[in-house]
Amino acid sequence: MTTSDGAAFRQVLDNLGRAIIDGRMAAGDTDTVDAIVARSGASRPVVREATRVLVSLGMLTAGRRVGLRVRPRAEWDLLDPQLIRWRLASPDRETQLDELRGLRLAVEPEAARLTAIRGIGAEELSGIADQLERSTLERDGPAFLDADRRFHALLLAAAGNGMLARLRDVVDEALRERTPGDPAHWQAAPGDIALHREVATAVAARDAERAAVAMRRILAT
Amino acid sequence: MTTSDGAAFRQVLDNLGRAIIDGRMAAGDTDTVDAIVARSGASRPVVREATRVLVSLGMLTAGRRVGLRVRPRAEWDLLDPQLIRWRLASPDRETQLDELRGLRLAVEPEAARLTAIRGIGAEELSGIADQLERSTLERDGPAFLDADRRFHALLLAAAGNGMLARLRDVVDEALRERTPGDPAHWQAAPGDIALHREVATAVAARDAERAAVAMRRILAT
DNA sequence: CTTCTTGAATAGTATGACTATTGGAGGCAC
DNA sequence: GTGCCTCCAATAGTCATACTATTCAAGAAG
Repeated sequence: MTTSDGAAFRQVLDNLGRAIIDGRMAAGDTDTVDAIVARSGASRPVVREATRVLVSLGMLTAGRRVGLRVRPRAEWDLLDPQLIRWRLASPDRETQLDELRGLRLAVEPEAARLTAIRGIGAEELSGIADQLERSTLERDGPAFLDADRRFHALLLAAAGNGMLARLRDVVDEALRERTPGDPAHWQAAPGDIALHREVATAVAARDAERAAVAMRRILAT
Repeated sequence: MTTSDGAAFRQVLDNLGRAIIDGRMAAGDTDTVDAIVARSGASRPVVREATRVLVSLGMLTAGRRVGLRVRPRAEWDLLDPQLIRWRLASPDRETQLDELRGLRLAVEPEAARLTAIRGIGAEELSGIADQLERSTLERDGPAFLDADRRFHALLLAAAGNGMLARLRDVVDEALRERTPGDPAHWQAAPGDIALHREVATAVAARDAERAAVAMRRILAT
């Protein structure tokens, strides 16, 4: 296992990242490499590497004589999966989930439109819709969620836009958060499945508008 | 000036990033820290810090005994502004611009919709539309482009979604690429300005659908 | 042919020293 | 008093070196 490799680095990075995200280090606060070394017990190279990453994520600036300064939230790279994970494990959790929903509502209908225009992946989408139906009949929660994830991931990938495809990993962070076993879920499932099928058939028919509308309805649920 | 601070680190990071982006180091290729140290002339800590950042950007994996391995493109953090800049300076440039257009087409109409629902920023949007008109009358290209950037940035910020707001910096990379002075531009400007006004008034009227449609038409140009 | 052992390659970690930059304090001129 | 200049000290940046831990792969053993 890789449990203990790069552990020092990861832990320092994680601690700093979390401290900034949840406001224990607020925007404008300063700190120094040496202070972090002393606090964390890690060596200087490790701390420096961690701060470099945080600088690259827009969370810190580093200046001689000034030390490390926390940047305002507006400048953080909120689309980085690592940051999303930190936010999901912070008091910001609900906000992060809301924002992910908003982002999906913006991006996925358009991805469905593009995929329909390209007419790509219709068969796979239809196959995944079958799996959605099967897992519903069998009341197999994990299988349902997994199929759902693959459906949306495939759609984003098939749009032929690398940046949209990248959002797959971003929204995946949200989808991974869902837990199976909600009884109310199975009642809503039939309509949900029908909408997924609608997307698949619209893509097969290259009907961009229909695909986008159906996808929007899926996400509006 | 900060011209020469962190120069060693930045240069190593830039060289490696560019080499990966433009395929001189292809997916699956391996390299070692020591080799990079030898090639670049920089010290080990500097090279290590750069590789840490590239790992965090999803472009590299680091393993003992294996060294550094370039990850496939699908796993790169294509939404990171730094990566976008690298792509814009690579043979991938046109693809990157296309993808940015696609992303805007997905995100900005939805941002307009959300902003309209919240009814926020209508006055500022209207003011920027005025500036668009004024700069058109005066044939002031840079002023026009700047106002246009501020219009779209404000709209993304006003949607109240941090992740959407973050996309402002992402699309800004594209908007910065435009050059003023295209004569054909001024002929299209009146319609463009009218659409911007339409967005502003729709936001003021809290008419989400109208705002989204107008924004979509702006981007479809 | 398969499985285990062993070794070498390589990233990870640590330490210490030196350099360069820069913000601020204190002094100096006006 | 005010504003400018000088100098100093704090701090990140850079470098060299050594040691540790991990892991792949070759070779040995069965």
